[in-house]
Amino acid sequence: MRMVIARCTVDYSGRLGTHLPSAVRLLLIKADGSISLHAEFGIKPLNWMSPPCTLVESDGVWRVTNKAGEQLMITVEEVLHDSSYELGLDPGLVKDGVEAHLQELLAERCQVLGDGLTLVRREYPTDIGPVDLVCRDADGGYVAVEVKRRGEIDGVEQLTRYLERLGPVLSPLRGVFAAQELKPQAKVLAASRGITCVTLDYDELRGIESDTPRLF
Amino acid sequence: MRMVIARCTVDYSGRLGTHLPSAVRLLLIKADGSISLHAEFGIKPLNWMSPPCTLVESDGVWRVTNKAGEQLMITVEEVLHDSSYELGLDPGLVKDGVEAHLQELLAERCQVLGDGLTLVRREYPTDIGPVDLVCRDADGGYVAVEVKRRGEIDGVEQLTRYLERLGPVLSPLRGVFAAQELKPQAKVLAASRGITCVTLDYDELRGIESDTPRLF
DNA sequence: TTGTTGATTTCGCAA
DNA sequence: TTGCGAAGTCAACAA
Repeated sequence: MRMVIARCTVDYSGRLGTHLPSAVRLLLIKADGSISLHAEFGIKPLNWMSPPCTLVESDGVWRVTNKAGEQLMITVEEVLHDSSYELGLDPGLVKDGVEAHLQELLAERCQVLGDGLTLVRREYPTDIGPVDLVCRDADGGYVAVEVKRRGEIDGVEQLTRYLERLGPVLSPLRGVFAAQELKPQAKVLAASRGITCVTLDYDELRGIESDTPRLF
Repeated sequence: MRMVIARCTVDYSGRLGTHLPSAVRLLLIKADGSISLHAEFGIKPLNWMSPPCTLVESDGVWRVTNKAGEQLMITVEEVLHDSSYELGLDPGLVKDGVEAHLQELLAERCQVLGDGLTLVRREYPTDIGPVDLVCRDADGGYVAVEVKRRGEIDGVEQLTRYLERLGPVLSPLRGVFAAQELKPQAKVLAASRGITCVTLDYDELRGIESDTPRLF
């Protein structure tokens, strides 16, 4: 990890073109060859080059290129700081509460998606990709379920494609779109296609019953 | 801009929960209060907190919180480097070649989308969002145009929805899907729905005629 | 290698 | 403030 504070101008040419006028910025060069330029504001870097890429430094001009032909040219005018550290391999981030989790919990409690639902299987395969959950309802009908953290229009389209594919195979079949948040447009599109929307409560799914024991 | 190299553990609790075991990392604290933790690999930070947020340092434990109640807790075990620099305000990134540009250029030159096309309007409003361009062809028919940098399957779905909405209003109506790059799957889906695909050449759109004057 | 999907997506614009 | 769509989206995983 090399950290350089320098006054510089930057030009990027690749998927689009960008230019950065002269200013003082942080240049971060990592062990994998990646480089990012940071200003005093914002989480995202102003410019960057993802690995794998190669950096060639020559006479105050840094040229970073990758295989796709994208190029970052940094003209360094003045260096205020330059230091390097060996950080070693990071053990990595442990996550809890993403979509895979929701699907897991729903598989165990599909009744929150509708009374009398029972699980047929998770990741039900089709030739255009797996359906998150397939269940059966009390009347023996099939239910294809798409699970999302944020329910947007794309998710409804995705479920619609699955329903078209599975309709001839599993009959009768209906769709349920389940998400922690549901965008209004997604609700409208789902309704117009006869798809039921369900809003999920993550804490409730994990089992709020243990937090609020009912004695009566 | 404060740069700290330190051995630390990190816990985030907010939209999800995460944990980082002890390791040496770069902690980047910017003037806007934002903080990000970087490992030796990858462009994206391992953990971060976007501004606005507040940092409270007490006895080797850094607590960063925001208004939404998200919290980042950093337990600093050993500091290897700690320095600060004033970078000042950055003049900012100048971009060239994004979708808005394409749409602008196409509005002026819709004939590249088909002979005899004339513009009706940009951002033609519908109740499910604006259509990039609406044109009329030489026969008086309407043409709905979706413009993308990268033409993928989602864009075809989007245009299809617009066509369904506008069909009853503008008649006769057909669709054109225009992009700098067209994925094969997008072409297939478009063809199956009677949508014409057009590959755009950005340089040509900007006006190659000035570079190659024709005397004959 | 290519494609698909999720993401603490982030970011900007408009209503 | 909220909602919606674009992004040099990034990154992980499957085919």
